[in-house]
Amino acid sequence: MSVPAGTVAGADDDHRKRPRRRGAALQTAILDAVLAELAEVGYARLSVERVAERAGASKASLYRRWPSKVELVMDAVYHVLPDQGAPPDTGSLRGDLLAMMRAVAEQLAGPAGQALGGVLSDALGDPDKARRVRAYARGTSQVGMHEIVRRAVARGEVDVAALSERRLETGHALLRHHFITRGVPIPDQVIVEIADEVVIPLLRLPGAADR
Amino acid sequence: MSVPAGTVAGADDDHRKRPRRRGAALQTAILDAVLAELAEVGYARLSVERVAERAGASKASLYRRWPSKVELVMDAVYHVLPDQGAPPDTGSLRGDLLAMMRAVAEQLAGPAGQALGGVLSDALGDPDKARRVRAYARGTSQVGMHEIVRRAVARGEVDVAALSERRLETGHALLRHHFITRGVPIPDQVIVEIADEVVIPLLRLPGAADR
DNA sequence: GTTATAAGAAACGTAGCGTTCTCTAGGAGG
DNA sequence: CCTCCTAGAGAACGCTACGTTTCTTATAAC
Repeated sequence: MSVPAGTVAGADDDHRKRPRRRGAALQTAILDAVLAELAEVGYARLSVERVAERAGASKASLYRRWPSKVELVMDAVYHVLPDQGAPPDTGSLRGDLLAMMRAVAEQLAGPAGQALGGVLSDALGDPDKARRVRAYARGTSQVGMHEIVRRAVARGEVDVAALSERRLETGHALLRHHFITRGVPIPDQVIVEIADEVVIPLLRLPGAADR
Repeated sequence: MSVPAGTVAGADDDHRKRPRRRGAALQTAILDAVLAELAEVGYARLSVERVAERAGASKASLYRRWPSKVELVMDAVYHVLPDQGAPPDTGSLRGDLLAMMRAVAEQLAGPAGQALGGVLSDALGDPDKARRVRAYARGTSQVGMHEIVRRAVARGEVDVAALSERRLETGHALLRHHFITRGVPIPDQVIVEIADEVVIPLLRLPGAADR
């Protein structure tokens, strides 16, 4: 009796036949399982039990690391997002802005977007968690834009006096607004409009203190 | 043995001692209970069972009207928000804008804000529900702003050519952005900054098609 | 080899879900 | 007044998932 090649491969993939993973390897497997479940069923229908099954881990192993679903998902999502380092320098304000906003749109189309509402909602009941979610949401807005305008100022494209926190927030705010009101994917045309009709003209205005 | 006045009042409030409510009266009681629970425990921790208890109704009565928690909460929240009618006419673009944004900030500080993330998250799994949530979120942005700029154009404060959907969305987007990144209440100074530094200058720019 | 402990599996008690069933209050109509 | 219909209240059900505990043992370190 010949054994099909597929069956052999399947047996190899059965985690119960393989050694136990420990530490970082297990953590990675769990976080990967979270992302896969998030993509398949969304945040609301994601369950810790299903994640554990999918990761071939015991629930106790998950609860040893994360006290609740929201924290598990936060770690998985924040772990997979790119570092909030400097956006690419394209040589122009417009180029930098478009690159950054396209990256943000891509994030909203992925696990971060999937989890956005649910994480916010689940985190609201606890001040520490809410603080963490908000700080993260703020961070992704601020760091990129601050670097982009720093460069634009250095290039002489923008006057420092035109800058204000409200103005710097506008690009991210409009992307998230589109996400909430129309879902994903965010069309590139919308991104271009946000840059060309809103953010760039704003940053080219006279000082924010003038009206 | 004297019975405290509070106890007597409590007995009167015991719904099991009062006639059954029917139809609209029951519906109102249920929706009121939702709003109270939302305010006390937020969306994530709100349960249909607790709402039913609080309303002095049976779960079956709730499920006869609403198939799930998200729809129950959507109805309660949308029911209590003001009609999306015309914002007050203050005589100036700035006045109208500030009035509208203050109203939106107030909404975000109430049940609508409490439910925002959770409803979005729960609705994402079902295309019809997602559509409804998104349409509502869009509606609250569009109607007010369209009326405000129509008046501003009529007053000669704004040139039609300056208008674009992206620009009209900016106020609402920034308020929601503040909600997500810093919570509520939204300080009035922030509202004023959004109007004076962002929305009004944007609407006073040359045509959106120009860059 | 020994030791310590993290990992996997199973089981537990609980809460809430969504549903069903029974009884009856309440309204409509005659 | 009566009759009829059904919505409403309360209770119970089976199920899922939660968060926790217990037991066994694989695994790493020494």
